[in-house]
This record gives sequence, structure tokens and C-alpha cells, in this order.
Amino acid sequence: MADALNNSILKSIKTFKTIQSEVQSINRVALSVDCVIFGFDENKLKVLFIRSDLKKYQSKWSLLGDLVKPEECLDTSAYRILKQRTGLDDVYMEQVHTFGDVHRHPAGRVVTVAYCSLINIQHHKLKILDNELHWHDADSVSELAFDHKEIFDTCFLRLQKRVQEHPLGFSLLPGKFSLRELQNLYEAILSIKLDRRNFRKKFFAMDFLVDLNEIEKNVPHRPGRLYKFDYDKYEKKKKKWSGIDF
Amino acid sequence: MADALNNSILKSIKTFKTIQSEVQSINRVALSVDCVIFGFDENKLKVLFIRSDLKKYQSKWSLLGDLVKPEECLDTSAYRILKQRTGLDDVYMEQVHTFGDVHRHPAGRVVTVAYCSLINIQHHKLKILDNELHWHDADSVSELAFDHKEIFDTCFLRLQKRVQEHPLGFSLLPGKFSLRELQNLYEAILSIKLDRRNFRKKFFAMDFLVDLNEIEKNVPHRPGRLYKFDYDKYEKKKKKWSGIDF
DNA sequence: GCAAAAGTGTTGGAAATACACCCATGT
DNA sequence: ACATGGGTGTATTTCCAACACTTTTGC
Repeated sequence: MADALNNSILKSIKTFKTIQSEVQSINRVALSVDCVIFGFDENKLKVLFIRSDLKKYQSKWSLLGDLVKPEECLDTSAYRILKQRTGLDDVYMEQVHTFGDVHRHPAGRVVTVAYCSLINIQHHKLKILDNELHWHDADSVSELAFDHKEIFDTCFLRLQKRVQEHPLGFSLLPGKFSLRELQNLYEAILSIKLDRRNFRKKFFAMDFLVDLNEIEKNVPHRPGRLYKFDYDKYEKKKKKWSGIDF
Repeated sequence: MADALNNSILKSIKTFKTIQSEVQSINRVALSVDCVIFGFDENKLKVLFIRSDLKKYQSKWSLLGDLVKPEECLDTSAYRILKQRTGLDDVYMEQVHTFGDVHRHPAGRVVTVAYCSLINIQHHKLKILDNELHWHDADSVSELAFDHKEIFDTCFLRLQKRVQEHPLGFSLLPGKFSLRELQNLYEAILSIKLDRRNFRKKFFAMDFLVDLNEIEKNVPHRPGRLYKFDYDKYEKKKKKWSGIDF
């Protein structure tokens, strides 16, 4: 009997009303969105946390999130949270994974959809007036509230992978950047050292960096040339088949 | 005022009770899991659909799914659905994406978490007694009920990508398989033609295929050798750094 | 013996890597 | 002048793609 109910929307011969009542019945959960917001500053990958508001997690940091509104789709919710916290809206944002362990939230069942976002720290200088919002080094995140450490780890791994396959990194940099900055970014995200000459060769060969014929200012050494990322050129060139490679 | 409520669980200074009441209030949605179940048969990639039970979608096929139970985590739910429909439980299963458009389901708001599953058709011979369950060619899926076509497309793309980077394909094959079968599998999933000699070279070089010293039976031509996939060997060899490559 | 697929090596080109020196600027 | 990072080229190696013939089995 309970089973018949639970098989719900996919068992055959069921009226719309039956389904509707199931959908609107007790079979519902709270749904939230949590955003892992990455930035890049001082040659380090940063991530944005806020103080948890739960006593249980006092003094713990947590991700930026909120309940999804009844008439709000998931992406919208993620953008809203980002906008509320940072004032930004034109940023890279990607859904990563949904976490639904029954007891992941102490206040009851809350299923959360994790989003990963990349923002350009220079371009907005967060209104970190209230001391609840802080940038942390992404490579030394320890305990977080709830299961947010797991969510962070998942998003960080995803970022490391995605950044190797797609030109996301540019979202973390200013519109104009030097190759040194770009290389620092990759080295920071991936925790590796890259050969400078080969790095340049590779990106020039890709041929979607536009030389702006400008140079860095106020650097205590020979200034580097500045480039921007040409998305259209990338779109035309990007490859489809990479090959089987475990 | 409404905004204060909606900022909910992440605004500071909020008691546990406040949060709890929000979590248990109207801010809840129905949550379902939909499974895109792939199989491989007759050298074709197959996907499992069922007849939609909604009049609105009469005669349309839909994915296998169900509402998530209040005390059930997402993965558990996905495995339950698979088990109920196919009798299998020891299969590859991966969460892919969550779809939460407000009006994606006619009976009210239902957010659904999509899972992708790979099963070995030979190993179970579905109890397709009721004529609601059917295998379809994955390369010619047309209209589906709800937004299931979008969900299917997302899972199919994910499969195509994942199968190139991880040894998932073996889940679709019998425990013992010939290299021809393996190659057919990749060609079917990726819709490409591969050079047989290079394909063999590649997989032998990977060195996690175990030669079983057996040969195919009942084939109308020279029988091929049979192999199995050695997961332990793979675990030791798999690479971490692949390189920046857009 | 014929049809059908199994099995097997080599070669040329492309891409990745490793590596060292001179240059431009700020101090 | 010197310290700092910018900018460049080449040799080597590794990987990938292209390609054809002989072998084994069922019929």
C-alpha cells in the first residue's frame, strides 16, 4: 500500500489528480542552493565563506546559500544569492552536484544544489562591511559547517577539471591581463608549476588571446604585454573529439 | 519582509527554531529522481523508457523515475528505482544534473535529480512483461514526456564524455568480451569509426585488460580472444594530470 | 574454398617537453 | 648597476594516425 503510493508518478493508470495530490502532499522537502564562489587575488585562489548562523556550527564558516523560492528555478536562485552577496550578476556560474543526505541539515531535511561560480575580485571589491563575509585561501580550507566541506571539495575538483578543458579561468582575471597573471592563475588552481615558455607557446597557438598593445603599469620590473580573451575565436576553434584516454 | 524570510538560513542572528520553521514551512517542493538507463545490445547503445502515465503525455515515452521518499537519500532513491524496474543493483550509477524549472511538471513543482546508469543487458534480461518498458536506440530518441528529452540529452552527452575519460564502458559489456565488442561499444556511444589496430594498441598499452585465454563461441568467423577488465590495475595506473587543452 | 573477422608493425607528422640567454623596466 | 620578471627558439621525445596483409574459423 505504501509502496503503491511511493511508486507514484511512474506507475501506469494514474489520474492527473492522483499525481497532483502526491506532488503536493507530504512528499516534499526543503530545497536550497549553495554557492562556492571562487576568486583570484595575490596569486592565490580564494573562496568566499560566511559565518554560520547556527549555534551548532558557531565559529564555523559556511557557503553562501539560501532556500529556493517556490517560484524560482535553480539557476535563478543561484544568481540571486550571488547578486545579493556580491552585487555581481554577469559571472560564470555552473551547477555542480546535488547533495541530499537525509541528515545533512540539523533543522530537517534540506536537499541542496551546489553551484560553482567564478568572479573577478578586482571588478567589484565586495562590500565586506559586515564581518561575516570573507575570502579564504582555497588550498587551506578546513572544517566548514554542515556538509559544506564536502560540497566545497566537490566544486574545487570540478573547477580543477573544467579549467583544463574550457577557458573558464579568464572569468577570474581582469579584462586585461598579462600572460604571467594567466599562468599564475593556472598554477594556483592546479597546484602545479608550468614552464613559462611552453605555457606561452600553448596559449599563443590556441590563438584566442588578443594582444591589446598595452603594457602593465606600476610593476617593479619590465612590464608585460596585456591581452584579452576573445570568446568568438574560441567558439570557432574549440575541439570536439579528444580521444579515449583514461 | 518577504525578503527577510527568503534570505532565510544564511542571514545572521537566527535561532534554530526560526530556521527549522522555515525549512518545514511552505518553502518546500516535491523532489524526484529520474534515471537514464543505458544498455548495449546488437552493437547499439540502448536506453530504457516507459510509457508516460499522464494523459497530457499520452503515447509519449518517459524516463524511469519516482518521488524521493522523505527518509531516503538521493543515491538510494536512484538505486531503488533501478532495482524496482530492472532487478539489478550492482551497476554503475552516477548523478548527472538537477532540473528545477518551475513549470517542468504539469502537476506542480517537481525538481528532479537525473541519474545516469549503465547496465549489462545480457546479465539480466529485463522482465519486460508489461509492455510499458522498452529499450530504444539511443541515437534516435525523439520526443519524450515532460522535459525528459533534455534530461536524456544531458545524460547522453555526459556519458559520451565520461566514457572517454574513465573505463565505464565495461559496465555495458558482459564480464568476458572480445576487443571487437569493446570497439563496437565505443563506436556506438561516440558515433565514430575507429581504426582497429590503433584501438587494440591503445587498450593493450593501458594494460588493464586481462587475457582470459578463452575464445568466442558460435561466431561465423574466426573467434576472437576474450578479456576482462582489471579494475585494480586501472586504479594504480590512472593518470591525474592531463594538461590544459581546450 | 570462400566469406568474415582476427591478429599484427611500421612510418611520418604533430605535439609536448626540456632547456638558456638576452631584454626592458624600476629602484 | 642590479634585481626582477618579460620575451624568445631549438632539439628531443612522445604520442597519434594512417595504412595492408596473413591467419583462423564456420559454412
